[in-house]
Amino acid sequence: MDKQTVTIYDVAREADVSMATVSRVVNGNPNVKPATRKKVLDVIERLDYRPNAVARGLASKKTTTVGVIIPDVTNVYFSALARGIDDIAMMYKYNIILTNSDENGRKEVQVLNTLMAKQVDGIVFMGNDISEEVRKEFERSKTPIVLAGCVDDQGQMPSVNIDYTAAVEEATKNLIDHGNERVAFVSGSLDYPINKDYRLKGYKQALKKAGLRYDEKLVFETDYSYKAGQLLQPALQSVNATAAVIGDDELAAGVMNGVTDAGLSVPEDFEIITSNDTKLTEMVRPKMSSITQPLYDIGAVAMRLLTKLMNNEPVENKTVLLPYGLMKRASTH
Amino acid sequence: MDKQTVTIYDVAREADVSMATVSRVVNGNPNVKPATRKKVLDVIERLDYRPNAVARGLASKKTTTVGVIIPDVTNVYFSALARGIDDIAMMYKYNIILTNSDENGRKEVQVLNTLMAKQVDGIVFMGNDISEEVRKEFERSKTPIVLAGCVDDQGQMPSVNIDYTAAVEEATKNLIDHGNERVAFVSGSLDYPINKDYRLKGYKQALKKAGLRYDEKLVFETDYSYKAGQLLQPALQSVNATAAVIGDDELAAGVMNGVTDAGLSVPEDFEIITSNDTKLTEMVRPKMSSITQPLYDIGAVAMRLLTKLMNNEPVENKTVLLPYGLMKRASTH
DNA sequence: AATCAAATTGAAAACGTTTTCAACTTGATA
DNA sequence: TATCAAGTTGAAAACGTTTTCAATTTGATT
Repeated sequence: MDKQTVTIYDVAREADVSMATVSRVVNGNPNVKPATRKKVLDVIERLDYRPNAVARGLASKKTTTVGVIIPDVTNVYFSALARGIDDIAMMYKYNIILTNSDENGRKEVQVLNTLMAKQVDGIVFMGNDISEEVRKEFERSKTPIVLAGCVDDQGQMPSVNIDYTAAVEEATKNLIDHGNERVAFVSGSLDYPINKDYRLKGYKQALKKAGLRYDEKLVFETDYSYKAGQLLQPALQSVNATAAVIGDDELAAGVMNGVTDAGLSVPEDFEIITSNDTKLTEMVRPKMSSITQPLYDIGAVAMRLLTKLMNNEPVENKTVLLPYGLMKRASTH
Repeated sequence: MDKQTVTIYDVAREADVSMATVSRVVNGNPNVKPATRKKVLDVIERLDYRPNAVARGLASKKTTTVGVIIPDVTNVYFSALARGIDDIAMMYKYNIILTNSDENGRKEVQVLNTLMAKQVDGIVFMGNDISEEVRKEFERSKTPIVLAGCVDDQGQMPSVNIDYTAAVEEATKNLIDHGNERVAFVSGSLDYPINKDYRLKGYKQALKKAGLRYDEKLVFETDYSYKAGQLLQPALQSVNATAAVIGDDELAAGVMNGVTDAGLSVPEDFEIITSNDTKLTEMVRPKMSSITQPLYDIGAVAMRLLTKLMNNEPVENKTVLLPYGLMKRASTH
């Protein structure tokens, strides 16, 4: 073999033991005499034997690999989640395959199938939505799957999130408490359940509790991009919005820069609370107040949940809600 | 098998052909009669046969997987590179395994070995430095390896970069042409050849050509972080620096916010040119001028170079320098 | 020394696919 | 019809490791 020329057969022959014994040594099986073990380890070192993980995966039916599906690796929200996943995976001796889905339903199915073909032991799925095709694949999968930062409105999948409804309700309430009566809700696609059924719900609840009428003109649907945010200032002004709860940090940076570039002041003329508390909230000026999501922890807990599922360990709670907070910075009073 | 219960044996039996024929059909081998092919495809669809990529990898000695080593997935410089790699990999029917190295030499070796064990067909390595241990692993590897956004000062490895020396020279010249005589060089670790041997060299050349004396007090070594940049303002002021070429966008955002938070104006009191032209340069205020690196293209070209090496295609040029530019924004005159 | 139980080891099958080369089939030509 | 070349197919080995269960060894006890 041109990639890996020393096989278990070579080691066995040199050490004058069987392949089974070499395998036991390599895998830490206790049923090996210390002297035999030492002899084998010496040969392994001398020949620089490197076990072939592909062969091991086929024989043992475990690849110790976890597939992670990420919509966009350049988005810091998702990449911070991925860091949490990666670190816990490593702790439990798994490697991750990080695959871009581009938030494209077709590609999501494709990526899922690729990961399944590669016999990953489990999958962590990040995304904004679960399409019917993706859900079908989930249902037929024997490989455990956990959602991270992704809601399942049908409540079927194990998942780790924060309580987006309560978080947005609190952020909206904060702005209302500051005296804002025209609070905008700036969102990604309202086709996504996370936006329509969870975050918008929190927004509406805060309005209701404050005795404010819900005005759909204050709801803005975007593609989550900085550019889209930047272009929103005229529309926000035309509905007399004096504050906004915004669903993504880059989008919020766009809104904020659109507002300040237009000569208005944040927070004096317009208050902003964003949602992900990525490092961007500290880099822009003024610094942005944000719902605090423990991104790393969401990833970490999702991965831990997945290790439990993979090992058939008891799991008390398949839907985990982690704590959130509200970090006040300079974009609010 | 509990993960994948339909095997090639099941298909062969149902279709009344041999396993070899099923394999030929699955892999598009032309030596199959159309009628036989149709019969097999019908059975494949009926049984929903999913080939096991692990078994295929073992038998064919090709996994169609490429390992990508990334220092920090939350760093947009690297994640944009990764996008380019991923898209070209997909185009050539490869999947990538994206692995974090944390820019830690020991972990880099570990990650390399893991990827080799998983029999990846090739590796793209991103990092700031090639340690001796990593270089040893490169040398013993039979798997092709390409550097992306990483320089090899020994010139042994195939690599895709820009001409960092010329880029920094031009950026420094630009600041000098604006009348700055005290131009600072704000860098990552000077242990890294990319900083010490390439970028600093360009800085020195620009000074020399302008007849300015090199003053090492104008050279600042950091850990590349936003925080480190923010804290630099007093030191920059104490050496009377009026401008800076900065090696990373987050670092530059830190420097710039440190300067403006201290009450100075950019670019009036202090000019800044950063290096990576990530989207952050557009989000901060003032927008930052930057060396433009085609990050996506560096990744894409590196991946293309790797596909050539993996397929033993002729490669004219193992050291590829892509074009750079200078994007003037509001942090310079 | 004989017996027994526990520990250790090895042979061979298994994992699911690909590849090789001989055997077979088909179609064209004389 | 016989021959030949090209196309198609199948049996079995290969890939490198793990697992299973029988065989062997070892140590303790009587």
